[in-house]
Amino acid sequence: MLNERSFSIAPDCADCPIRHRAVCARCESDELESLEQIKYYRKFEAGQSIIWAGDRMDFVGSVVSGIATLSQAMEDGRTQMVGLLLPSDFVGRPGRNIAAYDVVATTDVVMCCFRRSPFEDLMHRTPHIAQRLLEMTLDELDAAREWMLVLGRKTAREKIASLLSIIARRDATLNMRGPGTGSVVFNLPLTREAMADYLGLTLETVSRQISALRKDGVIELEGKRHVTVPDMARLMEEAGDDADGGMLV
Amino acid sequence: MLNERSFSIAPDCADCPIRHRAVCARCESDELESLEQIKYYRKFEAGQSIIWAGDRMDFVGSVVSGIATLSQAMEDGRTQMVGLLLPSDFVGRPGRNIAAYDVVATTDVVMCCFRRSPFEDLMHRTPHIAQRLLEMTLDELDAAREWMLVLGRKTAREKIASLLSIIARRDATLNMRGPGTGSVVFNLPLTREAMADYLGLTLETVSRQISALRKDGVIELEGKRHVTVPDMARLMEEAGDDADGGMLV
DNA sequence: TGCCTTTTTTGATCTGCGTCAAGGCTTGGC
DNA sequence: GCCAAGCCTTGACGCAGATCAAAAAAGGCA
Repeated sequence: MLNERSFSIAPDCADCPIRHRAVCARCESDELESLEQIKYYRKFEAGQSIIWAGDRMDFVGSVVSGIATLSQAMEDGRTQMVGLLLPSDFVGRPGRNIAAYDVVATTDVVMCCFRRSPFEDLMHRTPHIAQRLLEMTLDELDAAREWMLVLGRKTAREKIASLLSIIARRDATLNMRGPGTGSVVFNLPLTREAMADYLGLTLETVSRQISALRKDGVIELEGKRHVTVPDMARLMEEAGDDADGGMLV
Repeated sequence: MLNERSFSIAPDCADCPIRHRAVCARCESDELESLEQIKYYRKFEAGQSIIWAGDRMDFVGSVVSGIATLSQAMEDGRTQMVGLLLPSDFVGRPGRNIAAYDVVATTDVVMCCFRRSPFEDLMHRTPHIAQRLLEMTLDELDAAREWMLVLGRKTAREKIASLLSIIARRDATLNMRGPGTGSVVFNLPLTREAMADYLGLTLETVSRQISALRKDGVIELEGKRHVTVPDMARLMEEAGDDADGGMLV
């Protein structure tokens, strides 16, 4: 889910695969070893479904590379995205063997998986894995609640600005640039339709508001997906966030 | 937060205060004893603020009686409620000492509190407390995500029906009646304005839609707050949920 | 009981966003 | 190079829900 705090790679941790830090930031080497023994990789192509809501879910894992979405659909086809899964984000939940949401790969995705039951055993033997998962889940909860404000109370323009500003910051963190308040460049990982599903809008409205933000100089576009934000502070203002970006302290 | 699974009182547990089950459903007696030693009570009157976003938060705890709301405000006054705290719900988070949301008592509220740092120590010594908190947090996350669908994709009428159906079911669980699908009676714990803040609507729209549901025989009102649902299945259909109520399996 | 405040309902009007429709741009296959 | 299939943009129009306004209920408390 979109949240800066849930994600951190220590710059000196090139040898420590992202999957391990995602599962447990404080793992000692023997615990990493235990994780190592039960892990396996799965690859998915862009557009492929990783899991359907209601399916039996016999693994948990984390995204190693690529982007996936977590979404919920109503019977009549209305869809709401409830989470965006970026590298290091955790998928699945210990103690629940039925998937609650559809997970779809937006780009090619590599996941590092653990079979659920050995993972749960390990979690029970290794207290701070549960503690680490608790931290991550609390971060997800904060992100979900922040998004409730976006969905419930913001205008279409503010919604777009909120999404862009979160992606920009998340992208900056992924690439280990400081978020800063100056100019930021990134690629939009989502189609207009996916953005609409995330924001509770239609794709036409998304398109119109992006055009409007471009016309007003808040963002610059090169092609459809390559975005330049000349002034992050301006974008965050458009999003209706306070100066610190609405992120929790 | 509105979620059935996060809440359970064993019928034979009259001597086991709700606060302990809320913190740890599987506590052994000596662990309960440890919790007992660091707990204290706080009372709040209806309308009183329990904590403001940004405040230092030096306790965690659970609601023993009464109802409180968790909400987020924008600078211009727009407000989005992100959670409804009913008895047994947990407030605060280990590892974070700044409150992220406003917590306000809607009715008179009694909370069972634990100072944060002793609680965290206990959590580190007692692995399954962290595991229990993880379960509860995952339930909250599911509830938040379910609410994202309501906020992003449902019509005003469906939103009202969703809220009523969740409150009805939650109320049935609290009073240890089976949720059933027949007739249900309960008191609305929220003002129209609070409902509006929860649903991302205005209070006028809330009022109008409640009137419409009454006119259509989906609900019956006695006074402003006493609600009878003659047919829960009908209400859930109005909410746009599938027959099982949209709750996760 | 009667006054005052708060909450709720209802009406009239406005507007942001959805819906429907058409056309442009990009990419890949042949 | 041409065609087809996805994406994306833009326009015209309608409607659900917001906004503005006012009155009716429901409490509280002397």
